[in-house]
Amino acid sequence: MARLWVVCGINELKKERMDKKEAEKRAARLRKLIDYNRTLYHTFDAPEIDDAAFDTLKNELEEIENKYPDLVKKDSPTQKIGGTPLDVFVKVQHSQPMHSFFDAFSREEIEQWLARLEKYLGHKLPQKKQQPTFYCELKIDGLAIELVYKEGVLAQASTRGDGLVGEDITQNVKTITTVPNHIEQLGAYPVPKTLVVRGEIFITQKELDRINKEQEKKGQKPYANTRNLAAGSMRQLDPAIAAARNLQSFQYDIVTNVGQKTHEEQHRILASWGFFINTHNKSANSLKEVFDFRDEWQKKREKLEYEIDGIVVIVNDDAIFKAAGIVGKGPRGAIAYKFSPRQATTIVENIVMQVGRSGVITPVATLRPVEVSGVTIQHATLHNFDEIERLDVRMGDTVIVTRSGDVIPKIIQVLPELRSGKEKKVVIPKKCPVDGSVVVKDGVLLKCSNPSCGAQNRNRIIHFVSRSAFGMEGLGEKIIDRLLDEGLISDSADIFSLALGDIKVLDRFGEKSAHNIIESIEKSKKIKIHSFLYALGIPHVGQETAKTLEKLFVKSKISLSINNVEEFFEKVSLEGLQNAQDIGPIIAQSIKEWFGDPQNKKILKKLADAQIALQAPQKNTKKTLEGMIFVITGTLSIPRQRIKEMLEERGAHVQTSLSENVDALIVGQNPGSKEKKAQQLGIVLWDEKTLQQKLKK
DNA sequence: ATCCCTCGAGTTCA
DNA sequence: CTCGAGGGAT
Repeated sequence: MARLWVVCGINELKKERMDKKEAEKRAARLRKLIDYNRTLYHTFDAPEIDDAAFDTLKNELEEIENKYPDLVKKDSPTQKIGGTPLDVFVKVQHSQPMHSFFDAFSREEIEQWLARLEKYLGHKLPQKKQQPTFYCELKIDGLAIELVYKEGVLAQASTRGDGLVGEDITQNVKTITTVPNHIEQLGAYPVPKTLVVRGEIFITQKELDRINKEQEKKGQKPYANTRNLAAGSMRQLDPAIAAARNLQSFQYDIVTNVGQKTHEEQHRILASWGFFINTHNKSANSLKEVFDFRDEWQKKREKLEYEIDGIVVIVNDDAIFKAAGIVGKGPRGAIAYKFSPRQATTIVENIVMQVGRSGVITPVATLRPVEVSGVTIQHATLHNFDEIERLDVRMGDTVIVTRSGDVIPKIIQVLPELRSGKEKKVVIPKKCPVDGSVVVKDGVLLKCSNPSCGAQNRNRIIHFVSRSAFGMEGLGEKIIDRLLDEGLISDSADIFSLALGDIKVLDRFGEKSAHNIIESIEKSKKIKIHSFLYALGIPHVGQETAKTLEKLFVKSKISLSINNVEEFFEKVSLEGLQNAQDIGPIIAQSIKEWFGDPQNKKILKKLADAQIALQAPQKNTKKTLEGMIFVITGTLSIPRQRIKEMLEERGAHVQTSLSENVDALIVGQNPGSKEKKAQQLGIVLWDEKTLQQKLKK
């Protein structure tokens, strides 16, 4: 994507490879930060940074330690499981250590894991027809527990603790309806006298929201996530509190030997005794099936009521799993394959300045590429200089990034603990980084004061040809840049005087593609009045206000031509404009100023000469949805813009944000956060079918 | 003067 | 999608 990246007089940070000394220092800082957060996480259930971001820090430390094995310290957080138990609860010694899993973040790491495992075993994993090779489970983000049953009665429940010694939480676990207090033989498998099983306690997102609302009312701190809530609930001294929270549990492991042959069978046995097991779990015959399972759930994770952060892949054959043994904190025969995290840490390599069509100077962070929610992030806007100050983000900083609404990259936090001292603060520009003009402050925004600034002009042209304006297909940013470079155009109206030969002059343009562009320009000359007004790029006039202006002009009954439109808006009084809906003094002033500007008059003159054919709005459709207000979310089979038009033709209004006034939310595939909000507000949901029916009437 | 709602503008990646 | 700010209601 061609963009105007302008470095604002700051040297780009050198991306030299970290030498060992630096790696050592970095590792030390990472360990300190990781240890600090780990204590908060495991012992107090109150992390300062998100679990997913925490994972990426841990991962970075592991990478350094792998590269320089002699830097590995015995007490490194990469070598430890969990935290230290608190003193409040009775300690419980586990009959066998409760391990955690090693993490993998890519297919490659899974392949390496399998290769390591097979090398250790000295043979390939058997591919038996009747018995799958792997078992895949959803990795629920909760609290691992161990349950001990004596004569079929729940006798003790404990947390993992440090893996060897946990805490007795029997009273609290007994309140969980999905943990059976009694079990009995329902199928082929007899219940042993003493039975030890393991599983996970968790809580749904919905329940978290509900409890956090209560916490807020009581003036208490909300829980950061479902895992902390689940863990916090188990640490309550009064079991009534745990009982009032709708906790859930799945079991996934039988520690006692009851003759189980495979992990898959363990789940069948658990179910036969009346335990709750996760029915989404699935066996896999090959790594390909493992990858498919993971990819499927990476997409579907939002649909689950509970939080999962990956899958666990286990060697299905119990004998082989046992033979593979334990190394460090986890078994060799299993691995956690984490999803692409919703949050990750990365490094701000640079902060560059962009100048938009209205002259606004926007600082944008260039990031070391990192995967977040399935895509690689390289840039994140910082919006304005107040935001930089608020975050205190500097070039070279390690930051936590996410994608707001799972789409737009966003820096949410700086980790100052990881600073080396070489970070550089951003210098607030005194001059426009593109043309050196004076910079003026407008609210929180900085603006380049020169309307003919190259960046402003370029972005105005891009706006002019964009879909909701003139909608010239095939004319993208790159081509606009080339046309400007070659001096073939200098403003938006010049596009209409381009000839076939002009475009063929450009590099890599043949007869055919040049012809297509000319045709697309020609086609765009038929344009609705509001699209035309929007294309002009009048400050404060977006698609909505452009429609208001269209109505205003149509009402005047003046015959339709660019000259008349120009004259109308030049002569109309400020009061006349302000009488219209949603136009106040500031917007009115802005419109008058635009039409009075000699530079803009020149453009209008050129456009008039170019035989632009303005189209009056048609009003033959019946206003079946008169006065209704809609919001659209998700992907529909037709473009949103079209749906919006269809609804508006019928007298409805379509807006982007939800409020109580909205009559219905139109929901497509993969809806965003709006669906939830609409349900909270009690707004009617329409799927595409419903919409079609309503449109037919 | 103050709140709420809506619009404009800027932004990312596949 | 989010932020900031304009417009309008109160």
